[in-house]
Amino acid sequence: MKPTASTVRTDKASPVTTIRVAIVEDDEKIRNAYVQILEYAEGLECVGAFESCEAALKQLDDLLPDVILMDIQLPGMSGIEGVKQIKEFHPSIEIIMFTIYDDDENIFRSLCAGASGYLLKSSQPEDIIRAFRQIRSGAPMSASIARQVLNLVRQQSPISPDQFQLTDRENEILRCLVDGLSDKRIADKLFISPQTVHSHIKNIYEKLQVHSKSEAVSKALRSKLF
Amino acid sequence: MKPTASTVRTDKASPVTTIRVAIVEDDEKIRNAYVQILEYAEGLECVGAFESCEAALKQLDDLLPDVILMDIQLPGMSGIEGVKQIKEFHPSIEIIMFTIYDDDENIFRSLCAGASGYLLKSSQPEDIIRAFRQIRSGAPMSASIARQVLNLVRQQSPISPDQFQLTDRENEILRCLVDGLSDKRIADKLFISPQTVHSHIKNIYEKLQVHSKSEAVSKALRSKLF
DNA sequence: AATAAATTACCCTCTTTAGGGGATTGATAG
DNA sequence: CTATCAATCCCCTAAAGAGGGTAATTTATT
Repeated sequence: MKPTASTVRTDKASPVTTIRVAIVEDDEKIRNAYVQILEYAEGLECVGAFESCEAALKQLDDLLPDVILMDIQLPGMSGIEGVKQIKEFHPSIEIIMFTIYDDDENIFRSLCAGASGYLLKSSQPEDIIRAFRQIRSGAPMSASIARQVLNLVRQQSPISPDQFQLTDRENEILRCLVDGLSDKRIADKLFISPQTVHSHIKNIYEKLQVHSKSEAVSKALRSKLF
Repeated sequence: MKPTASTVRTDKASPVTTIRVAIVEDDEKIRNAYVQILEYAEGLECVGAFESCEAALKQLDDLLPDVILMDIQLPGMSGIEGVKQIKEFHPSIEIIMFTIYDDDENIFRSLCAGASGYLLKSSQPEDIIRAFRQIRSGAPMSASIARQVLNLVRQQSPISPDQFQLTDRENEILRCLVDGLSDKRIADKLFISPQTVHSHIKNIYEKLQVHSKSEAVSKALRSKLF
């Protein structure tokens, strides 16, 4: 992938074409306020403002927005469910969540659903405008959110391959266990006797502090050994 | 967590205290160039520039930088290993990777090691300066990197709880298997007979297309059922 | 009311596994 | 040189598991 402009500044980029924006937000005051902001922002055009995902979905084919600013807490379909639906039928539309929720759960589910940005409602108007201009190249999000996204990534694998001090052979056999092989099949695969396999497994059990294959497999996978 | 200013703009924030920055970069020209840039940037102070992690580690106790700009490809210890070491002994020091590598592997390993920012060397000088000012509240990264981080998060769990069409009871029992319980223990836990447990397990095997507990556990965990 | 699906339970047999010994070889480290 | 450790193999037994049935409930669903 070729790096393009950085996140940190894209605001100076003069848009060749106008970015078509839609808003889904149930609070009329907030909705109207942001319609105003968008209208006055150079290079942005507000092509629609809806109080629910259901209402928005009906008109997306006509409006063809480039980006949608999406609340999470909505009457009827939630914003996260809305993202899924919109992305399913209009995968090229970018979506920025716009919400008061800054918990891991909402962030994670939103991003998995297909959102590419995540702004808190406490954001400054200029941040929001900047986010629209950044969305094609980056993933604009509020600072505290970006931090939490980092943590989500880190959770994924604090890999520590040797926390159980397994020998190479034991690791090899544990891998076979994870593949669901029986002692006999492991023996055949590694050209050793089934008794030897059993010996190794006994040692693995001791090191992992487990007493069955399924426990060993579970511990191995949950410890992200494989 | 209380949301603070957004990533998208923190550059206007006038620093109350000067941010102490150190650089680890083996190319002398690049290193000196960025020392110059830092010296001229308001609110930033370059307190050290090193050509290797080893050299930097020796002096961190004296220099006490707030942020380190870290190359990945370095002679001796790699930048990623360097992050681990620095974070271990100085967890409060923030680290921004600064590299030509924009592949998933390097990004992922850097962030897991403890880096909080990730800039490509193609970044503009002002982006880099902005990144230092953002690092406390956010996670500054080049636009293309931010996009890839999103994908890393998304990979984590495209959960599909019912891809195997397990019944509630079967799911419950599969969960027990993943916890490493024997038929008998499952029976006790669910107040049913061991034979019933066995019946359910047989059905689970058919649905998951497996023939042993360890295979079932493996398939369940790898399919992110739990 | 009839059907289907889910849950429960039992029968059987044969294989596999868990856990307890002990023993040999080869390499590595003090 | 010897102690340690990894890897190999073997013995044993009791327990657990796999796979094949069948079948009575209950709970939707049609």
